[in-house]
Amino acid sequence: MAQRKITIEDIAQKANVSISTVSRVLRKSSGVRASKREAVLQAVADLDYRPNVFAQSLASGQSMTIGVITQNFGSPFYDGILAGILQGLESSDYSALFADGRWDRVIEQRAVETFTDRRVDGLIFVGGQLSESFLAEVGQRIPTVVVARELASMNSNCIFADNFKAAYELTNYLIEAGHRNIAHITAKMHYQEAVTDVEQRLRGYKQALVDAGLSPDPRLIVEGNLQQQSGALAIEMLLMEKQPFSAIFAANDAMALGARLGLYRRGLRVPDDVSLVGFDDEASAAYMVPPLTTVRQPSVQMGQEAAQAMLSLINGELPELAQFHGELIIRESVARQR
Amino acid sequence: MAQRKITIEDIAQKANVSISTVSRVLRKSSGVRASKREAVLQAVADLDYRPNVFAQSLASGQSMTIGVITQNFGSPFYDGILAGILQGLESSDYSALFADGRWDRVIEQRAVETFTDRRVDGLIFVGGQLSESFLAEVGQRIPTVVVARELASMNSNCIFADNFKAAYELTNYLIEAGHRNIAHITAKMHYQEAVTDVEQRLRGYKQALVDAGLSPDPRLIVEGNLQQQSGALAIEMLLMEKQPFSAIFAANDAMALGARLGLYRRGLRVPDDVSLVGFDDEASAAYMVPPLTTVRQPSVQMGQEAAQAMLSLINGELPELAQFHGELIIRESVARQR
DNA sequence: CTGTTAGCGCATTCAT
DNA sequence: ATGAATGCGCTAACAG
Repeated sequence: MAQRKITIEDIAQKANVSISTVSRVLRKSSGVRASKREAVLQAVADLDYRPNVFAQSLASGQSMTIGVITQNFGSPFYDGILAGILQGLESSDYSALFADGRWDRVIEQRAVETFTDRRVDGLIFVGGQLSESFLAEVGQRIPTVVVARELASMNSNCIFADNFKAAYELTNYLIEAGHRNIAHITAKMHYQEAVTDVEQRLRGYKQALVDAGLSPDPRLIVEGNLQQQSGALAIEMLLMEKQPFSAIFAANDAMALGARLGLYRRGLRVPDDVSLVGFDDEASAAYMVPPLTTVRQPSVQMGQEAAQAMLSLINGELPELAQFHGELIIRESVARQR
Repeated sequence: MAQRKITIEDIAQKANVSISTVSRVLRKSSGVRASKREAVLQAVADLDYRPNVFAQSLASGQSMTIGVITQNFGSPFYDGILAGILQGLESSDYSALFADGRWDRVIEQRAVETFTDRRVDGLIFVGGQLSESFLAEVGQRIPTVVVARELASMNSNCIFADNFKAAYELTNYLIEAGHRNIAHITAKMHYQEAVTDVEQRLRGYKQALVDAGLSPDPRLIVEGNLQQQSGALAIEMLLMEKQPFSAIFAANDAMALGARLGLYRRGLRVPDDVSLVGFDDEASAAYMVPPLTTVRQPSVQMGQEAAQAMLSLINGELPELAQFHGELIIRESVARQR
């Protein structure tokens, strides 16, 4: 399909060496006399040679690619992770292949198969819905790293921020602003076999209340599904409880956005009547009216760490993982109470 | 890396046929006796055989993949297109490879190279920043279709909605609501060699005004960069002009979102003081306060059409492209004037 | 219809 | 250090 295909043989000829020598300098393997090396490099440049990845992979058994399965490009959080992964891989000889799970378990599963068929040398999951047991099984036969998700059984290859702590601090911020009745919009995830980030957020919220001498009120904890719409619904549910609250902590920004609309529909002003905080620092959070107080995770670094971990794994080493924590982003959606 | 690799030879043996017969039934090419075919299929199932894509591609010269270069997963518009592409490809033997251009020309360019190295059989650009001339050049040596972008020189492989018409209707909607002074936030694109969608939007806006006996006022047309932040800036610029306006048409939802915040900062209410409309129907548009009137493009269908066109192109045919148009989504961000 | 054979382009022993 | 030879797994003529 492309222009007349030039192969390793063409440059071998042009450089007056054998194809194995060419292969050697290209693969940077064993030593080659400088003069020959340069001749080869020159020929490569002159002929604009592009190695055939299929032949390479077929012969070597390695694809030199790592598959990245993500759920939602477009959000700064995930974008940051991807950027980090790309950066982290840049110095290596591996390149990334992407697939979008679209928050759909089936699609995600298929992506794994596609990547398996493509013989990727490693798999990085960014978030995702796949069960922990499945991931563990995959990790058995191929180097696997999971980012932005906390899995009990795979702690050595999980990169995530301390959601508990961030949620704790966020809740504390509300408490210190004078709020006593703080509602929480959580979510039940599919992959609930293990402790999820959302669940950690819930725990942090509860612990902060307890530590402040307040007791979590089940009537102030409602469940959404992480989608925006469920945030609006959550407001209705909360209002129905008739349990007063002056602040709401939504487990993610999307639900906070929905909650914002729900409050608007009910004529409740933010933050005058109700304070609102989210989690993730999505792009739209800063442009909400009023801008949303939330938590930002160091996504780029997390992505780099993931790439690093993957490289270690492929190298047969046990990755040494850093600790990450979220940063409180204070904006105008919170008012002092009383 | 995977479990003991089973090859075409293994199943040939197990099915008591030659490897070429196996290849034949797998490739669905020439006829094979039913009994043998079934034996092969059985063996394939029993051994859970996965063809080695590298060997396939190396031998056939085709990768059976088409590369999709996109800019922003996460927005419903692009998500819809991707979903459509995937659907459209499903019935074929081609599978998609994705790369995220991240609205960065350099990254996008690199993605093209990566795909070229991967010997993709086709290239689909979803939006993008690459110049028309470059795309034309690429299209010369590999089947290329461009979605969500209007290119003068590649009309036969461009899939896009009629932005002019939609903008015209949207502006008309404002006019019919009694607005006379309608501001517009447009944007200058990098690839401005040709008529862009954003420019079409601007034209539709102007034409609607003219047709209504109003004359477009340059002071009411400001320029952003499609990012949210520039929407807020645009408000400042408009206010500085001291030219009164009762409605704003932002060329995309992101800028509308920014404008919303800018208005809020200036104490201007939406829609009481100023009506606001956007374009694209992003997820957050429906959750703005108040929800944003905007235009939705039939993205899924456009994606399917793109896949269809690609298949035709690969087949050496000239694709027959359908016409698409945007749908006005009326929400609460517009009030009657006077 | 079906089996045999020759590459696809490159990595990799194995000699030298 | 370097060339020759072998094979990765599969497709595509080529013969029967």
